[in-house]
Amino acid sequence: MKEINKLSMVYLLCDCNNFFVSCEKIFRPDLKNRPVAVLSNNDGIVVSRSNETKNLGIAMGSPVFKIQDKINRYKIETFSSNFSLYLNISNRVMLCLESFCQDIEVYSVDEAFLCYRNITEAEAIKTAKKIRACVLKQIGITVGIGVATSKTLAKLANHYAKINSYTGGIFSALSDDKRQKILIESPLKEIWGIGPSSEEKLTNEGFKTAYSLSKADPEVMRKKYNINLSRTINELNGIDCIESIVDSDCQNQIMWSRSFKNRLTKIDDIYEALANYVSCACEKLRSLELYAKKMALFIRTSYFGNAKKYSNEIAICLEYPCSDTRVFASAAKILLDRIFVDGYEYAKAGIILYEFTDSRTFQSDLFNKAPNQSELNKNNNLMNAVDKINKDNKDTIYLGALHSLTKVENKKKDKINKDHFSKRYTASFDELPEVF
DNA sequence: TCTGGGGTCCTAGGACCC
DNA sequence: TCTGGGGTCCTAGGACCC
Repeated sequence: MKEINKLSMVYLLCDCNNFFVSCEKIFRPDLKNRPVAVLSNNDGIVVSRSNETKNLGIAMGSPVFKIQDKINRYKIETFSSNFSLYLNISNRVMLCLESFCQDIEVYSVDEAFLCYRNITEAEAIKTAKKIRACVLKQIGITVGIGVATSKTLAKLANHYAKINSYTGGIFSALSDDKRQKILIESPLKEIWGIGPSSEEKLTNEGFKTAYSLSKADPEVMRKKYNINLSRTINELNGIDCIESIVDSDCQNQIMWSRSFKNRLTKIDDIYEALANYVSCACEKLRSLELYAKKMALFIRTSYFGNAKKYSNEIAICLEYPCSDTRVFASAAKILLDRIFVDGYEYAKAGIILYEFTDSRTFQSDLFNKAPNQSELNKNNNLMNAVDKINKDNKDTIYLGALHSLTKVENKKKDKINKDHFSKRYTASFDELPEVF
């Protein structure tokens, strides 16, 4: 007899609550029940909030200078973002999730889809409860879990669980009545894949909720909008049509960019910053054992304020792909010279490496544009040695563009602001938490 | 004074070819 | 002077995500 009530595919979307803030709270039990916020690079805006901070009306993305008085008045504890800590905690959470399910798609630093085949709703919910308890006990992080037959519905169910405390952090949209319930209660903007632009267009067409959108004809909407919207409509109806979101082996680009703490006006200062970004991006490129053939570079003034605005981007294609910091740094110099215009106050710059090939299988070409194999090996060995030395002792070796500095770290502090930096509790032995 | 950073995917349109 | 149409490839820009 065919087993009844077994579902061919069920997704459990596990999402860590207030992730960055939760990471900081693990090592600071004194912050329990207190308002906490994690700030972006440069301590510019709020990127993660504890529930207490949310209740004070601090919005995601609030510029810090606009809420400074609230921070003081309510004694909101603020942290500069500490990515090495968050990545480390993230890895621990993912390891814990993997102990429950082999078929897992890590979607971002704080969420993952667990894919189960041929299970019942009761089994799915029982598993979700175990997972939630386990992550909390082992790592000290609270996860919300949405359960559904499509990823888009699992995201909605997860959001529903988060904002309705009666759910205990878990909501299943597997049954028709529950699915209908979350569709009716979810506004368009909560749907995964519907951003501000689509929301506006769809609202103008008379769609109000996820439910009304789910009743639209996917084919008609595909012609009118695009293929993604027709997929979303199918997904809202529980039809699984987003195959895999994880493309782990083939990242297509590496970007490195930062806003400057202070506006920069001189080309030399901007080049110095860019050389630094090139150095970081190339180090990442080498760690992935990739070569890049193209690099784009951009500079821009601030979007805000009354100062004159300027923004430009330019790309270069190398004669042969490589991962040599010196090659990309020279290219950056040429590109910056082309687009830099005197007289502006620059707020941000960045570089993007793309068109990758596998450095392990790269062959020197027939037309001798690329260095021969022994030269390539020599360059690779040099760069790998630099990486190894820097790994043990950061910034021991750096680019000629930074030679004018006595200490790179000191100079960096001039440009990037991190006034509220927490310790790297899990990533550095010098900063392990102490137990009294 | 101070407004993040790092990604992916889709589409329209230009360039080029026959 | 007349100025096709279809295919492919590339790129810029828009939209979205966390």
